[in-house]
Amino acid sequence: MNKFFLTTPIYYVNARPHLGHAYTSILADSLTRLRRLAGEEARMLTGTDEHGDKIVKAAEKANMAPQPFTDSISAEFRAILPELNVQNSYFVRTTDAGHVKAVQAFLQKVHDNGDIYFGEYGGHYCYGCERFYTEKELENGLCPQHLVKPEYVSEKNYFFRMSKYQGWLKQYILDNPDFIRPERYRNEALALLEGGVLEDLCISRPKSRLTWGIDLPFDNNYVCYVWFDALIGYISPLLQEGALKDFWPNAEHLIAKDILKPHAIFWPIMLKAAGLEPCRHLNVHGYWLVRETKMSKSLGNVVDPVQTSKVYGLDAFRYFLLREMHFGGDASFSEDALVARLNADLANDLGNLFSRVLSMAAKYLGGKTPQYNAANITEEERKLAELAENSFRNYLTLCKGLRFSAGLESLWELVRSLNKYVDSSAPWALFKAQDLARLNNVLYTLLEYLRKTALFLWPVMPETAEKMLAQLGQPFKLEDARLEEEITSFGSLKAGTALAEASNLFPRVDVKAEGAGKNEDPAKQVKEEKKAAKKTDGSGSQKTAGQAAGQATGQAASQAASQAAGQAIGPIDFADFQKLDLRAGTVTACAAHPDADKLLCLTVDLGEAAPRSIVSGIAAHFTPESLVGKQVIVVANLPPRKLRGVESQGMILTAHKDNGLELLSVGGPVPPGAKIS
RNA sequence: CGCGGGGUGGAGCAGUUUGGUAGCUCGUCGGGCUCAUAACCCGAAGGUCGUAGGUUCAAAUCCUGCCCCCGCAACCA
Repeated sequence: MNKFFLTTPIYYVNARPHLGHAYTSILADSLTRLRRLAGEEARMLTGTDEHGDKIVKAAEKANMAPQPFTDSISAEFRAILPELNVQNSYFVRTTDAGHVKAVQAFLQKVHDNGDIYFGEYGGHYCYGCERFYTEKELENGLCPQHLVKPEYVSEKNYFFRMSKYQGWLKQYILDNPDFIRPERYRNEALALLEGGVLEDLCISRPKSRLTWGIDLPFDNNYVCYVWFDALIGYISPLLQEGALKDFWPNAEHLIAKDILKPHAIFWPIMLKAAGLEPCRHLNVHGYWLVRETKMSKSLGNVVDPVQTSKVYGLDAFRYFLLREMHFGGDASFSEDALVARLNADLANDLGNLFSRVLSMAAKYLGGKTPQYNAANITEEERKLAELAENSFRNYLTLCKGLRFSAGLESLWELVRSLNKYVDSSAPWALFKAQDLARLNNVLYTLLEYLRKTALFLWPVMPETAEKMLAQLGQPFKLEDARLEEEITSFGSLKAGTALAEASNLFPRVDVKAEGAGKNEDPAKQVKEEKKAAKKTDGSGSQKTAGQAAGQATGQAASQAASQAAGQAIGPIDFADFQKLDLRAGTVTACAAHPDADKLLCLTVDLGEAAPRSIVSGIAAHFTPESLVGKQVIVVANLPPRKLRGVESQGMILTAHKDNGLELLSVGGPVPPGAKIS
């Protein structure tokens, strides 16, 4: 049995899971399922990356020690997998004892091979940031964050001889044109290698600076650099069970474009230095851009994958993600786009096709699979067979290469053709004319292609596929699937098998539903969503609850168009409102931020001892001069925060319109600092 | 010159590697069907492929310049 191994990135636990994580995991799941359906032994690995100073900082911020902190976030990542119907074979944590051992063995081996050396590194170290800056990053010799002169610190560290393998890697990428795909990322990787001499990688951190990491096996005064540790997570579970040589040659990674360098450069060289081959493919996908402007001042535009999948259905969500993003490129996410796909592709094309076929079978055939007579095949059916064969074959090839969007498009050519075929062969007319021989053949043809379509669709929409197959009287059994044969075969349905009488796989989401009559659905959905938010929100974080509410808003708003966008955020207590200290203030000065083109620095008189310095992201909409003298509404009790180096002691309120912003102000002159309530 | 992506009928995209009749989905308009989830099927309108030049028998596609959008880079308080 052919073996296949696929990894998602090992997600860094300094942030909660979001749409991007969900997408990568679902994509990985679909590819793994596809391989399994094709009869391969396919395993999928995901997990969490938990070391490094960023984690220590994130934990401090959450008032927790690193271990319980990473435990909790890692658990969140693990918990969304079943919610998304992602079947992983491994969930590796870089804090697992087995992983730690594997990393140390790996380090020792590379060390023994002479590719790790002890050297001195000097640089500009900022104690505030706890990091080194390169000359280039400094601004006028100062730390851009703290505006202090960093100290020149030299530190002894261990280095990995990456430079030694630069030529080898370049040649490897040239010799294996599909190692990194799609091509644009291969080019980018080559550009990284051609940009000059690759620097040796500093792979240690002295414990004086960082203890949250894996001890170097040859010097316990140091811990391992987090990337070096994390990448080994892809193989440490295989190493532990001695399965590496079975699975590694056919292994593939799946990553987003932001982590190309470690995967395309560090990792292959690390493997080479340890005497291992690179994996078969490094697959790189783009980003999800979330609708509305990224710089929307107040709306959280983080899409919560689990909430969205609950509102629209998990399979529709999975389908949308895979159909909408062209492999390698960026794609944009919006509920409108999701609804459009759901209605057009799933409800109208596939769902309705399935429904009309089952309904005709019930009416004309008593709900039983008819007898098929191959001798009576028509020219149209011959062409349909040809089209189906191409469609399935392309689908398989494209999806195996991660091009699910193109693959699904190809499969939908068949779905659309089946709808055409229903029309052109008009079974209702055949029934009227009592041409039962033709009628049987037509409906059998439709049922058989629907069965195949369901089967091929299983990797992307497992629940739907299983439901369809059950309704066709063909319960899904993974081990019985013969995907390669299904491309060309025809006729496996047995006459007389009972069929479901009706089906409604994907109810249409009616955006134009008027508020008056039938609006029970939206209300129900919103309610359900809130319930769901409560359930998954283990930590009780306000942020998550807020996001869920925001999304319910979008849903309700699109359902009942009369409602204004921001209106429907759930009710809050009056006491919560009273927590806001809103004041009217007068802008006494305003200038562009010295180092940011989207920010303005305002000086606002609130009638206090000293005027406030407020930074606001409105430079795209207002000139500094136009604001001086204006009275504005200020949220006065937000904690101060630095924005690009300048402290902001409040927030200016604005109203959002389609093409810009309007400043909130007062109806007539008021003394600075006037209380707003 | 920080890195990267992009400009193709009203919207969203494919096509650019390997030059040769401009394609898909949605939307609009007209028609058909009545099995179906107001769905499905057929037809039509609508594009000087950002711009200026170059190469060529031939350019969305190759080359050069320019313009404009967008994402990221510790720029939403």
